[in-house]
Amino acid sequence: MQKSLLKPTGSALLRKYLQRNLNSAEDIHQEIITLFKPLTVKKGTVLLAHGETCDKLYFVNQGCARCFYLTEQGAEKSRLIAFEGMVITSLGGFISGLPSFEMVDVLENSELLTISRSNFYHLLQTYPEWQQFYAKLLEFAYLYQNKKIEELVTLSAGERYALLLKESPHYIKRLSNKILASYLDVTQETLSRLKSR
Amino acid sequence: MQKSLLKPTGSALLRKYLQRNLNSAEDIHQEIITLFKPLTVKKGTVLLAHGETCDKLYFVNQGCARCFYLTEQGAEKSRLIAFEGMVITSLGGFISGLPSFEMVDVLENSELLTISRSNFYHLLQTYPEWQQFYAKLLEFAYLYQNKKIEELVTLSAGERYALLLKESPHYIKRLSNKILASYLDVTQETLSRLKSR
DNA sequence: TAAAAACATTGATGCAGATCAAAAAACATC
DNA sequence: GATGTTTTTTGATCTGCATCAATGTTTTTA
Repeated sequence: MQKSLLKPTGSALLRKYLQRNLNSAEDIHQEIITLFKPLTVKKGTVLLAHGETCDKLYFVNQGCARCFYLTEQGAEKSRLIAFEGMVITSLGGFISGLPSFEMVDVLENSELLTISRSNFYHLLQTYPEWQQFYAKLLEFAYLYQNKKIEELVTLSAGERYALLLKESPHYIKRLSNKILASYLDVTQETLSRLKSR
Repeated sequence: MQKSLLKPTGSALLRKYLQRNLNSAEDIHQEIITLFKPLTVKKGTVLLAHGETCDKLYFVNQGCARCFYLTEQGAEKSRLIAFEGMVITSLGGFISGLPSFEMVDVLENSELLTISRSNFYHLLQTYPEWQQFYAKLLEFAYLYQNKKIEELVTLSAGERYALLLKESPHYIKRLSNKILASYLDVTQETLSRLKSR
């Protein structure tokens, strides 16, 4: 728990995130921050395997992580890719407490801040503001999914790629074609062709 | 406001819904129920037009309603179809308060119970339990969208139809092919062919 | 730094489901 | 209950993207 003292910059991003999203006094922020434990992981680390119960929520301090699942045929489908300053978990599993269909892994060497599900729920009970924070988190997740469905249903593969390039070019710069393809719901081959115009 | 007295059975379903989803005392339920105003509408009524701000949330007491949007080419895409005992609105618009991209209309002659956005937010301020209720509503909406994405991305048109037939046959019994097709994200022609095996 | 593994590119082919079109059926309206 | 309107069915054709296959490139690891 003193680990955060060893890395004084370790929770600066999280602090900013809470200031933006949690309507509470500073000392409560501080208390909450201590519930987030630093975790340094290497690229490729699996944070949540298929069938495990999802008992953590991660804040990405440095690097990136993703939530994904497999189709029957074994193809990967990436649900969400979280960069610095974003929160990630298998939200479905976190909500339900059931064994998770979705997996979480790390796409670059990363520094995360981890809060346990039980501490998260404890905060929910303790601070009404944390309830509000949770509602915001859910609203964001809902709107995000809504947009994704809309894009899947109304845009072609090429249009989805062009939109991502326009709105979030860092996805295209930082991610491998394999990951990017699974995020855009196209095959690697199609993405490769799209990239070369 | 005495309208609910004229229809003593009018809020029985809503009462049951609150008992299941709102962890509060009975008298609070009663108070909340009075904030839901009955509204009888004919098939085809538009409850929320494109570009309007979404200032209502509807509970379906009898009949059914849907949330949908239009593609560039003018095709309808149905986001959610709510039958008896379900809640519907343009959740995106309700959350953001911005002019809504999505529309809401009524698919059968229906009896709804309506709460205004301002009353809803007032309850959020007043009762912590209503915060919890709202979180549950958002969780449900998130899980619903998550499932929908999964189905879009992993199943063929025929598999999606078969799954709906298995899990929710009333959709297929009650809805026209046109609506059903827009819900399953296929054309009417394809749906017609799927139905005839 | 060499061998293996993972990933990316390019070409050829196939197919699910869209689109176009037109007839048939169901529904609504006077 | 006849007539217009919307919905459904059926057929023919087209196409975007997947799939299969093979080669080239980068990354990992020992």
